[in-house]
Amino acid sequence: MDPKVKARYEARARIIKAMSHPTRLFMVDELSRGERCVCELTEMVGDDVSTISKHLSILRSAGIVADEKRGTQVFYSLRVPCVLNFFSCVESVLKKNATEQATL
Amino acid sequence: MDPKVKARYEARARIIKAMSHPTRLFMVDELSRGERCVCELTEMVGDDVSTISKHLSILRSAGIVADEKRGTQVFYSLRVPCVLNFFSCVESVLKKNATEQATL
DNA sequence: TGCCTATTTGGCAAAATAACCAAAGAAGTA
DNA sequence: TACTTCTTTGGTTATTTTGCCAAATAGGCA
Repeated sequence: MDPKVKARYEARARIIKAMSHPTRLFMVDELSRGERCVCELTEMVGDDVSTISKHLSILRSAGIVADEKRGTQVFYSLRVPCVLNFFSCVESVLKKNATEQATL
Repeated sequence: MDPKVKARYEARARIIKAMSHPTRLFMVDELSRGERCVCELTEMVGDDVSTISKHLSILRSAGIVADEKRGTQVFYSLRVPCVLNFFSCVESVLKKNATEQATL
């Protein structure tokens, strides 16, 4: 594959990869309902704060979420709402897979 | 996170993860223009056939592509075209990131 | 059957991820 | 300044992912 083309797909894959973890997917979903601080997300997910912080850092690096510090808290928000469109497609894949499974 | 909810996000993440590799992303894009056999995709990507085959197997397991054997060749096709919607969103993220970068 | 082409599978080593703990930073308050 | 809370960073280990080679499998044809 041409290096230029390859770089293009690598850049794209990086964005999608940022979404490809259950916890990060959950957080994106949650942020679709409004900004949340790290402590809130940590509470909801139930993992160590450092783990949550690293996941958020991955989403931020990809440009999917934005962070804003207010006092001692950091609030994250969805920077690119279109990623929510992923969900409906993913659901349809899961549904189709389930249907296929049922007809075997 | 509740186990049931967690399982839900894991299932979703599995689908997205299947898309989160440059080669697989390229192949999905290529398949949007019609079915392709493994040999064609291998030729386009330039990796070892076994590597391509494994990538395709990941996409198939996720339910994103379908395979059909005809003679000695195996043709892959897009089973769920909605994944193509990912591209436009990803492009907008990249564009937004680039814009942000420029204004620093 | 034997041979050729196309594809998948097994196995391995390197690289990337993930999750935790501990420690460091940053901001507010006494 | 000292203390507390919230968050990020560093470091470690376990797990997963990648990509190649070699070998196995499958189909078509002489």
